[in-house]
Amino acid sequence: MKMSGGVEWALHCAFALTAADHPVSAARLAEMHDVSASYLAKQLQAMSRAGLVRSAQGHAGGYELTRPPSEITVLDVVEAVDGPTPAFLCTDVRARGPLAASPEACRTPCAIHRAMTAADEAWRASLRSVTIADLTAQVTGEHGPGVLAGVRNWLASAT
Amino acid sequence: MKMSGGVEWALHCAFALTAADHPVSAARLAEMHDVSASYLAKQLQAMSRAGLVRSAQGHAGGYELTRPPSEITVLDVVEAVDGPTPAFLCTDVRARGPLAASPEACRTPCAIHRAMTAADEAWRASLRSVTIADLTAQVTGEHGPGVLAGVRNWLASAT
DNA sequence: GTATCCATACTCGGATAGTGGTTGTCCGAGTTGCTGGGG
DNA sequence: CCCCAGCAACTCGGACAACCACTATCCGAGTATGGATAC
Repeated sequence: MKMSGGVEWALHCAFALTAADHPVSAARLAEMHDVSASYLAKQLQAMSRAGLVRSAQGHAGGYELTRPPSEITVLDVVEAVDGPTPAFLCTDVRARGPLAASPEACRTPCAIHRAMTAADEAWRASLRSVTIADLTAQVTGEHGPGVLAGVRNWLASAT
Repeated sequence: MKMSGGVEWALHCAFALTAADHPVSAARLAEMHDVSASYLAKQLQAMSRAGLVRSAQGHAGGYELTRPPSEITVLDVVEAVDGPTPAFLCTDVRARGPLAASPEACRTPCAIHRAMTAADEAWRASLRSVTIADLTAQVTGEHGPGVLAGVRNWLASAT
């Protein structure tokens, strides 16, 4: 089980967009993080489709957050990029084979399915409890407000 | 993000081995669940490597649990089959690009890494809180003790 | 009748191909800002 | 001096290959069982 590596990039971009007050192009974000611009664009498109960021075309276009960072959770970003499908897919093994359970007994999810779903929900709840604003607060608290200002200045400066 | 489908098979096998009091061959378990015998063998080998089941060769060989079901958690099975590696891999994006953080500032994990690790730990804790014995108890409570007896009888009967 | 030996059949275990999904890339459609000219 | 049209450059968005992990399979190594045989 491996999560898409683009999730990390998307989260870093969300953090950067918190600092910026202008729309920032995908190429700029890619240069800042030293990652593939083409592939990062794909993640940003996914976030745009999910409604987390707004895209603007044209000369001074780019991406910007649609909501305050305090209203965007880490789970929002993860689900936007990695998809909302749970990692575990129950194939109803109990309904197959010579000992197949009766269809009416399979009305409710099996015990295994419930355990996996509960774990998945715990994972999601943990990610839902952290917002992008929380991340920036942690960074500021540990490394000072200079980091945020540095990002803002770099994004505002020309190439 | 998608978990290996073999995890579900392995959990069903663990449940079946709880009912059986003899070693059960991989082919038998595959026939019972109507799944590929060759591929199920791979999952059982992984469980054997993890020490969850003991394998016996020869005419009346097969697999059997090494511990009481109450001492085997769902997490044990998941980690045995799917690997113990966390789904999220931090590639230290903050240490790259023109705004790279200083190496000594990267001594501690970044905020994103921490959030993902916390969620992963919540997921693991949820899976760790459920044992195979809990699963059998749930099945017995919902569908009666006949299910377990049926599995035992079928596994004891000849082909 | 009993112990021993052997052939047999059954088991696991790891090495070997096929396939779907993630990763990475590219080019076209659309929009904005700027520049030059005209009134 | 102000307004407008045209241009050019920059942006996003989706369509197109390459690589890797999961899926599925096969055959060889090893061992307990059962029967036949000798004592």
